[in-house]
Amino acid sequence: MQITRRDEQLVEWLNVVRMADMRSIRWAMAGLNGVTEPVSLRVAQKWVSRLVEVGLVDRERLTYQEGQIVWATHTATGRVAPNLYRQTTRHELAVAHVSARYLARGYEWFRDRRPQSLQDHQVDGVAVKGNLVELIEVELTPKALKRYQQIYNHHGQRLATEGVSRVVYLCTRDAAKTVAREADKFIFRDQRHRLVALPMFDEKGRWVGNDTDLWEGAPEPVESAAEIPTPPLWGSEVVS
DNA sequence: CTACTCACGAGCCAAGCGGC
DNA sequence: GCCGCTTGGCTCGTGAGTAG
Repeated sequence: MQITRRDEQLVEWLNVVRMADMRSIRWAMAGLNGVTEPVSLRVAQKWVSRLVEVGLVDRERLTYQEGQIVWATHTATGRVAPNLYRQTTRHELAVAHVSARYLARGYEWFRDRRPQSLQDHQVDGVAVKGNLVELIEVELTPKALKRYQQIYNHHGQRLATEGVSRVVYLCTRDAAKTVAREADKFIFRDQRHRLVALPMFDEKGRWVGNDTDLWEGAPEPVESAAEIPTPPLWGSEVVS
């Protein structure tokens, strides 16, 4: 069996997001195929079992209802397998799903840089397309209210000084309300429209939102390689 | 040009599990 | 037991690449 460029890219992507469910795999494969609609579930399953055979990815079925979780193996990445039983797993799977949908829209996906200081805030992901840079946060449960001011101050700085186009919060319905309300308080008025909070997930972390809400508000990218920010601004792990 | 192989995607079906 | 959901086995068709 031969490993194609797309196989490698998908394994790299899995390394960045750490783990993904089958829905996310379908979207990520679409992105690497250069199309905007997800590949069929069957195709994604075939791909996973092919790479399981050669030892590049592994998978586990947590419950029969939710399908299998896939990750890149130690052989592929040199990193130990993720622990699927942590409380953050649901959040990480949701981030992977958002990442996959951004890939399908032609974005590149990066991990954010590590926090430099206590005031620093690491977002869940950075999506880049041309000169567009979006900071992505996935919020399935609202944070403690007092944390928003500090985090938003940091977003404001990055909007003003780092060429960030938008800060996008993808939330549950409840979390979206909180995120938006706190943003009204703490984000400068001239920046406020560049932070969007969209109710895209249900309580179980499943994507139930309408895509057009996410993409319609997005500004059009200017394709100019010279303007694309490069690591180490975002971090060293890159997937295109 | 033809025949062959291979990867890939689609559709169908059976089987397993949890929830009701 | 039935329903809804998932996985995986099977077959078929298509397109790219290659050997003769």
